Amino acid sequence: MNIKEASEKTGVSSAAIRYYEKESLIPEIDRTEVGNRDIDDRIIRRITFVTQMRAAGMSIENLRRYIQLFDAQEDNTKEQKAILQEQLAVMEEKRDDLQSAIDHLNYKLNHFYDHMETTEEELRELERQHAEKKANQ
Amino acid sequence: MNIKEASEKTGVSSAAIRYYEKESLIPEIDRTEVGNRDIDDRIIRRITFVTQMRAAGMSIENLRRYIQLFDAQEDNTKEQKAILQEQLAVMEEKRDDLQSAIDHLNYKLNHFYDHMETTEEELRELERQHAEKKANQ
DNA sequence: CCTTGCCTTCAAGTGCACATTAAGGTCTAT
DNA sequence: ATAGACCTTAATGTGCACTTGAAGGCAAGG
Repeated sequence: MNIKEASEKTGVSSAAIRYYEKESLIPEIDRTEVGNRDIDDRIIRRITFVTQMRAAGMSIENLRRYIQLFDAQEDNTKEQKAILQEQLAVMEEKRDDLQSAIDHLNYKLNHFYDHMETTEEELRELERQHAEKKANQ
Repeated sequence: MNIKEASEKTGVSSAAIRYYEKESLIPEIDRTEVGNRDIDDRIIRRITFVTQMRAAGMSIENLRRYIQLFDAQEDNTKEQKAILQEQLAVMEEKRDDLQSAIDHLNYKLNHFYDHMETTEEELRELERQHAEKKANQ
């Protein structure tokens, strides 16, 4: 598969795929005799992984750091798991923040004020929701 | 309250507060006799709103667009609601994408492979989850 | 009187994550 | 053999969201 097909398959631009390779977010890609990239499903899966982590807000720098750990042959399973768990925590917090903002907007929509300022009433409601969430943990 | 105190209260840098004012994400701030910004709780709430929407991934440009609508005195409640609802949809999609990535990472942690590539098995699992989610809608 | 510490505006700089351009190579079709 | 569509690398440009720097004002303390 050439880079254009890979781009269409993943939704990631050709330039971005080359960039990911250069930044070691994906493994070095095999080349044809004339030097063109020949992309297989293993690379596609790695690109997909990068896309998903990027969408989850992980920076290129952090992504490279722990992909390098994975690609190192030493047994760092523990460390790998720790890193994944760390990222998981970041993502869960992000999701919860997002949920708070969603709740906030829903509240706005249900109690539509003349102005969009966060009112004292809303702040109290947000605090209430926060307390409730904590209680549920 | 001066800008430094406001910065400490909101966690937004002084420069960013000035930037938000310039970009009309928050109202024009009152000044003291010598021209220093005098920030009250109304502004603090607006800054907090901006922070929350920014954290939810809304761009400065889009944020300004609809804050201008709110600040306009005409009755555009319908339009305002439409915009909030649109942003709500964006945020919910983002949250769901994040949840997918979280599920993905959890799956990785539970079926820890030698390599972090997304396996065929995982792809099938992701598809299964996707189908399930669709079915629940 | 001068340093410290806050403030002001305006302009320019920064970091990230690519996108774009330049200059050239290869393959296929007409 | 000439165009068109793909590819390559390397360098440069871009957009966003601020950050930093320059140059200066105001008020308190030593």
